[in-house]
Formats: sequence, C-alpha cells, structure tokens
Amino acid sequence: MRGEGRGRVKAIKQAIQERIGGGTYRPGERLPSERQLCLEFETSRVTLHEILIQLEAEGLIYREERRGWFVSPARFVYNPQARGHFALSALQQGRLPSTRVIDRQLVRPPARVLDLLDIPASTKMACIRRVRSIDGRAVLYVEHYFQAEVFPGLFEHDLSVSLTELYRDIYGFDYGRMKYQITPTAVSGDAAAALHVAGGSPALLVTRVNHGLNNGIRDCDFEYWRHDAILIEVDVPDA
Amino acid sequence: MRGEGRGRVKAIKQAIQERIGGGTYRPGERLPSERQLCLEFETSRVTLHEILIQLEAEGLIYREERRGWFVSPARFVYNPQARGHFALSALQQGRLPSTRVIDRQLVRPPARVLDLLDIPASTKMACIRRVRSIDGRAVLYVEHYFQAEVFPGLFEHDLSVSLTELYRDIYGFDYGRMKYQITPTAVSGDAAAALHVAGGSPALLVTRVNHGLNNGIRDCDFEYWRHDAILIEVDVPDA
DNA sequence: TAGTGGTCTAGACCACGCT
DNA sequence: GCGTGGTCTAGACCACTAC
Repeated sequence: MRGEGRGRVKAIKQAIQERIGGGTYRPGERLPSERQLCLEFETSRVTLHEILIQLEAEGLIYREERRGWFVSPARFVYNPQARGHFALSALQQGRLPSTRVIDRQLVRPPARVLDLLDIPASTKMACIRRVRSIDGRAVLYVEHYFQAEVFPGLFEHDLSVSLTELYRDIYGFDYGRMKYQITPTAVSGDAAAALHVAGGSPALLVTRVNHGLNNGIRDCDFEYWRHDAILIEVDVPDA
Repeated sequence: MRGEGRGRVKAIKQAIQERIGGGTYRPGERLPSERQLCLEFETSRVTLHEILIQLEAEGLIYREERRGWFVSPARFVYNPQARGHFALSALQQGRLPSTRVIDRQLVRPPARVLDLLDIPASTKMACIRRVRSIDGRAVLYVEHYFQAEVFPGLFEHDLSVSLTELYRDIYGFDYGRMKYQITPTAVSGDAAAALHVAGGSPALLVTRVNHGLNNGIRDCDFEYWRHDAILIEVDVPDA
C-alpha cells in the first residue's frame, strides 16, 4: 500500500499534509474521523488507513488507541549524552514534563541486560519502569536496571524525579564514561501500552550503559521513544 | 490494521517471526510470495500485507520494489562521531562496502542548509549525492553540501571514497567540533529511489554539521539510512 | 507470458470511547 | 447507544519482473 503511487494515494496524502502545514489542522488537534475523510476524498477505509499510516511514519500525525488521529506537536530535542535532564530540558524547551513510575522490582537480569553488563546471571538487579510525558502526552517508556546492593533503600525515595540526581545527591555517586545505542524498532507489549500506542508502531530504542567514575559498570537502561516525538541532538567538541 | 489484535494478525506475525528466528527463512533470502502466504495462513492479501509492514517496521524484513520481501541482514553498526570511516568500519564488521556517486552539482543552498549553516543565501555550494551499500544492498543515501570555493577542483577527484580523507589528504583540512541530529522519518523522492525503497517507508535521518579546526563552519550532510539496516553506537569517555 | 507486488474497492463485524 | 477506530474479507486491475 506504499509507493510513489500512480493512484490517488499521493494526492490525498499531499492534501492532508498541506492542511497540517497550512494550519487547517493544528498540532495536538484531532483529525476528522476516518469515515469522514473517506467520504471527502472519495476513497475506501483501507486506502485511507494506509495513507494515515504513512503520515504516521513521517511523524506528521500520531494516534491514540481507539480515540483517533492527531497532529504531532513539535519534537522534543534530546541529548542522550546529557544524563538525567529530562525535566529540566523539557522546561527549557517550553514544554511541560511529567513522570509516572509504573513499578519497581527486584529481578534476575534478563538476557539483554546480561549482554550489556558483563555480570553474573545470579546478580540481584533492581528494575524501575517509568513513563515520561511531554505536555500530557506519553513519549517515553524506560526500564532502568542497576545492581540492587549499590543503592540500598532507593525504592523508598520518590522515583519520579531524575535518578541521576538521586544517585548523586543521596549516594554521592557520579558517572564516568557511557555508551549508547540507537535502534529504530517497533514497540509491543508493556512499552506499547505505556505509550498508548498500538503494538507494531515504529519507535526509537535508545539503550544506554553507564559506568561509574571508578570505571565499574553500574547500570543500564532501555528507552523507547515515540518515533514522532523525538529529535536527538548531540554536540561534539574539538577532539 | 495494527494493534495487539484479538484476531489472527498476532498469531501469523509470530509464526513468521519464528521462521526467521529459527532459520527457516535466512537473512537475505526472499519470503514466499504474498499470495502463497495468504493461502498458507488462510487470510486475505490486505491483512497479510499489514503484517508484513509491521515486520518491516520492526526491522525484521525489508522489500525490494516489485521484487518481494526479504529477511533483513544484521544491522550495520555506525558511529556518527567517527567521521569518514564508512568503508573501513564496514570491512571491520566483515561486510562488503561500496559507494556510488549519483551526481555532483553547484547549487544555491536549499532552505534546510541555510537553517544549519548561517551563510548568505547567495553562497555557491557544491553538492555531492551518493548511495552507499553493504553487501550489495543500498543502505544509505547522502547529500553533502560545502562551500564551493573551499575545496576548488574537488569534483575532478574520485568521489566514491571517503570525502573526509580527500579533504585532509589533498587540502590539508582537519575537522574540529561537529553537531549531529537524528530524526526518525520516512523517505520519498530521490532518497527512496536511491535506496530502492517505496516512498513513505520509514528511515533514519542523520543530519551533521562539521566545523573546521579554526571553528569556521565548513559543511553539512544529510544521511538517510534504511531504518532496518542501522544501529548507531557511540562511546562517551569520562568527562 | 505467468506471476509478482502495488493499488484500490465495498462491504462487514467487533470492541471501545464517549456522552 | 451511537460513532469511532481496529480488524478482516474477497474480490479486482495495473505495472513490473523474471523467464
């Protein structure tokens, strides 16, 4: 259903794009219903649906499950090298951040954590799962993993704030080097649910491994970003 | 057509995933035709198509226009901070790189270049467009822009190699700081054609601004990566 | 030329949201 | 309870690929 398409797909898509660009449909607003757009553009629902999915892939629109299609707000600019500044950074961009803790558990490290951290499979790990929103819209689902004994009693604190600051302020812990990976994927399961997104929707996975200043590995996290909500920006100074 | 789906979508998707994971369909191999899969899984083409698009979004399969669906090979690991090492890096990963120059032109800077470079709109810019492949599969479409007068006669050289090395070896030019942005988008037009991908397919756009060592801005480029072919990995040393 | 993917139609039923 | 999105069917024609 893709393609530069001889058919009407291209024309309809462009018409909708122009309405978004021209302000007929404004950021955050709902589009008319699928059936309505079908009537207007004289096409079938399957075809229209395909067009909406393409616009979703471009990051122009997004959907909330069973509620409809919405025009995407401006992207959140994110620097993965600046640790723990989600809230601050959002405020600086004139956006309203919020964080919800889904749960906290003690777990055996799952396979993908073992791949990253080079620790014994028997290590007791703490796992904190959170959802972060911008202007009321969930944009990020994160799972943090760290060795439970390193930050004893952390679960007693308010975990909706910057974990980096908690580590530093309460445990006097500072970070050293880090490694991050960025992979385009699709979300499913808990991540999809937390982001109010249909399973199979495109997303950006940012995986991070943090080392303590003494070079011991301390933690890692898995960040699933709504693909239309993020723009990664990194400044690299002179070598 | 998405969703955690009560229906058969989820089951069929999982069955195909298992065939890929289990080696029934191997990396680089073509899947059976859509009609064939429809028969086997007793579903319609629209439905099956939707499933294939989801698997494409996950990066498990990709398509070549009008030729069919193929199992995605392993991702190419790319460090955007290491300039000009595409070929070397590919070889180190045991992959076979190649580069094709699409064209070279003198142009007025387009809007998005002006946004990045803070130069007068009348500046004469050189634009080089290239496609880079891994193991014979086009994975990257790049447009390089730089001020024409800085590297006079560059067009006479072989442009299928590392431009960074050309700058250094022939003009004694070395880079200083840089800035890069990463945006999930969709490709269309020339980029889609160069990647042999249908317009509207998801892709990762890496935008880079390079400064010379004397801090003068020198060039920028726009890299469109096939979304299933890339894994960005960056190491950040101690501060 | 046969078979493929690409596009499109005109229906249908279900589960959920909203009011 | 109505309207919505989510899912699904069973066809169709076209353009291109591979042979």
